Amino acid sequence: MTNNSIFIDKLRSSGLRPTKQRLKICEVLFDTEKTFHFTVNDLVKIIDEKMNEKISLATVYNTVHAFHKKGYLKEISINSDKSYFDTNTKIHHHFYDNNTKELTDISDEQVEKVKINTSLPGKKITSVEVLVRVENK
Amino acid sequence: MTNNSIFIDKLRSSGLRPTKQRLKICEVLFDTEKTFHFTVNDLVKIIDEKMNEKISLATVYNTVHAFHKKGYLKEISINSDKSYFDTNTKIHHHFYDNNTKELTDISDEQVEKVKINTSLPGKKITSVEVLVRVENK
DNA sequence: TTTCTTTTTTAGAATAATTATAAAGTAGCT
DNA sequence: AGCTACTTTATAATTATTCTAAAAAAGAAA
Repeated sequence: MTNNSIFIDKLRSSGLRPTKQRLKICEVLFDTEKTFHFTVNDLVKIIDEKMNEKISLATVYNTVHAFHKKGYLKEISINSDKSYFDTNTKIHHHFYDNNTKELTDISDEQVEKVKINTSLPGKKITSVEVLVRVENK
Repeated sequence: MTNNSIFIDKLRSSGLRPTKQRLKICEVLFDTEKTFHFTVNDLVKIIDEKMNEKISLATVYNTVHAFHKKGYLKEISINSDKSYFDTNTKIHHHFYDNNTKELTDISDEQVEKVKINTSLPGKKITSVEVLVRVENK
């Protein structure tokens, strides 16, 4: 089957009970080499159509938020009408295609380190991320 | 009074009729030296409380969208629960304070020009913007 | 295993931001 | 003034998300 035992450990170690639903969602999100972007709606569709499973909408929201809180997912703000999540939780940069509305990762080598010349008293920088918007020539 | 004639010209020249409501909103948004960030809700509140005017919610949305479309406003995506707009329409960078939830502009001098080493066939880059997240030390 | 406690799931209601609708009002002609 | 197209408006509709409270499942202990 799948490497569920890894997910079970992962969940347990972060204080989340490894329920059927959470494991199924782990499979969808983390059982692949590739990272990807999704909305809650996308996720529900995948579970429904590809996995032929029925997990209630509230549970999917709960789980996504729990995973986000534990650092297994990252939230991305591009459109303000929906929340996008990313299974790549490292600090990284994005392309956003204004025509296709597609969001893709930019590898670190493609962006030169961004230098910020400023100091905010009492504050520390937690991330510096670049959004490159592109459109058809 | 105010320099409404400037706004009237501005509106006319972009094919928008200079209505009472649009002029009032221009006053709020553009009658100041400073640029600023706001949500539609903020704007409604300002109109209501500071200007003692009543403009219907739908009109405020319409107007903000019209101004956005004409390039007088820029949309910013930070939180996905609300749309933020910025009267500073130039390409620029932002600080976002995770603690106070405040969004502030970073002046160009504070960020070194970001270089992107990539080419997307058939696409052109329309903007490169940096979001710097900070939090309490 | 049975029992108990706590966490989770769930369907459905509630909320919040935004968009759509369609009727009444206004602007800019002529 | 009268006509026509554009705007405003109140309200309904829609969409994403959160809340709620009851039922189900998990983990631990006897």
